[in-house]
Amino acid sequence: MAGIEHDPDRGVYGISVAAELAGTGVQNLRAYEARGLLLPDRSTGGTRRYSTNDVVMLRRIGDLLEAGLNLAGIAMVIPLQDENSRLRAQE
DNA sequence: CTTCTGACA
DNA sequence: TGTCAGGA
Repeated sequence: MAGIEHDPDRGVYGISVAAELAGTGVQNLRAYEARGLLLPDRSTGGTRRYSTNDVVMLRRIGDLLEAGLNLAGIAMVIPLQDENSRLRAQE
């Protein structure tokens, strides 16, 4: 398996390549950030740096969008899923 | 690359 | 409402 499965962060991408990996446009990635779905790191010049973890997040966002959720719903579901998996992995 | 604005399904 | 396109 090569790619993004897990492993916290391995690569950092610009918004264009991140959009390609997410299967959408760069404008949508900024819209997701504006809605608080993710918070990519910013380089010194102010450009977004998307970690592999962020790319995984983008894939999950696309999945939830296909499921019929809107961005507001996704903004609530993402933290809950994250917390749930964290609590489950805790024991 | 960034932001904002407008239009469309 | 989310996506896309153009302009500054």
